Amino acid sequence: MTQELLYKNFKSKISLTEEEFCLIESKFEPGFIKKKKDFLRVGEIANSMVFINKGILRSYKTDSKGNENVIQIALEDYWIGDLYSFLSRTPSTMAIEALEDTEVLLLSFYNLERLYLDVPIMERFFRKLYERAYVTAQDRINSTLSVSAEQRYLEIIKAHPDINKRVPLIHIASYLGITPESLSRIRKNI
Amino acid sequence: MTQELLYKNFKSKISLTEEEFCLIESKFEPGFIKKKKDFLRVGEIANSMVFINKGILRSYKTDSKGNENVIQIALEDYWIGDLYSFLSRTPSTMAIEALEDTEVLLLSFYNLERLYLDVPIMERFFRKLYERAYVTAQDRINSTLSVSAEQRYLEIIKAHPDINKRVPLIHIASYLGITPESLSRIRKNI
DNA sequence: TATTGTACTTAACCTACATCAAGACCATTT
DNA sequence: AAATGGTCTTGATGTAGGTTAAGTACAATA
Repeated sequence: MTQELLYKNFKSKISLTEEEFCLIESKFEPGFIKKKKDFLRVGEIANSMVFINKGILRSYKTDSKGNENVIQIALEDYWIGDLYSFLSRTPSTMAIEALEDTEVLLLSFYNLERLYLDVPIMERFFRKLYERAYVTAQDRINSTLSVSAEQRYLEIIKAHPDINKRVPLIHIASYLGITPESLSRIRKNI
Repeated sequence: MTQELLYKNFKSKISLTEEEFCLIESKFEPGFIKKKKDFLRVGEIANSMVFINKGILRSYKTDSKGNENVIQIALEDYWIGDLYSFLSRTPSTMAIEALEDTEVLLLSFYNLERLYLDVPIMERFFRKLYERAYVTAQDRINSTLSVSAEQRYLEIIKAHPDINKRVPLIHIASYLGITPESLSRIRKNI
């Protein structure tokens, strides 16, 4: 077993033996994305689920006016991907880009389907992963609708005190649904 | 087999025999919520996943200023619940209320845990259900951040042309994250 | 029939954040 | 050292939607 962080990630949701994990681990491929490089471009089919070992990725969509909207900012120990494209095998509508040099572990659609058949507990793992992701997304919807941008910003820096050192303001602003100018003014007023 | 709609709902995500379904079905309990009555109140532990056979439920949170924020409006063939409370066995922070006389099928925490053990394919069903729910929630986040309230309203009435007859404007407005006054103005301008 | 309550609308004014435009700061390349 | 480019800030002005406060319309009950 060489992927400690991935092992820890699995163990946080399901119990499994080291042998089981070794089989799971063998289906992942390591990958590396250099800072500012795209991992996924709009129009490509998302072939893999991405687990981040080190670094930061952001997923974003570009709207009709050309504005980028950050969907997710994913750090170490997070999963990211264009899930809709991955599941439906259709061209992605979001792009994924590295904000730092990033080391990932990739689980392809084919390998995941095999794992679901060979290691039934994988169903449980992803069931729990998506349960949690769904709860988190609903929380974000709620706070987007009822909490001011300033409050939401304060919550982010509370949860990730080093975020300002690692993620440019423009992407944090976009994640919050405001302009970089507005976030800059919010910072000034704190 | 008596629950046709539930059967159809399962078949849309997994393949299963009528016998398997009968075992699943037996774990659900029918329920009825009269219009304007609460199914779940803040502070209660969400004991069940709710499948709607007929009627409409809305889930909502009340913020610090006393404003209600609609999280979800669920029609026939939808699932709803306070998933966080249900999973963590902690008091709910959202309430669920009937907008029409509503017939539901309830799956208790205990019965669901039993089903996960007795009918392994249930893991797959809920894995797929939450995958889809997560994609939908991400879509809603994206459109809340990048699309005007008017556009989002137009999308809702396109997807659910009868929504205005069944759901009071105040709740649609809240779902959109705007005031009833604003939605009224938007309607006038269409 | 009168009365109450619920749903919705309209209008005047207000605020959070957007837009546009300019400039400051700092790291990287030439 | 100068030039380039990315990142962030600041200011003036614009706008979508909020707030407050009246309404109107109509269904449900007395």
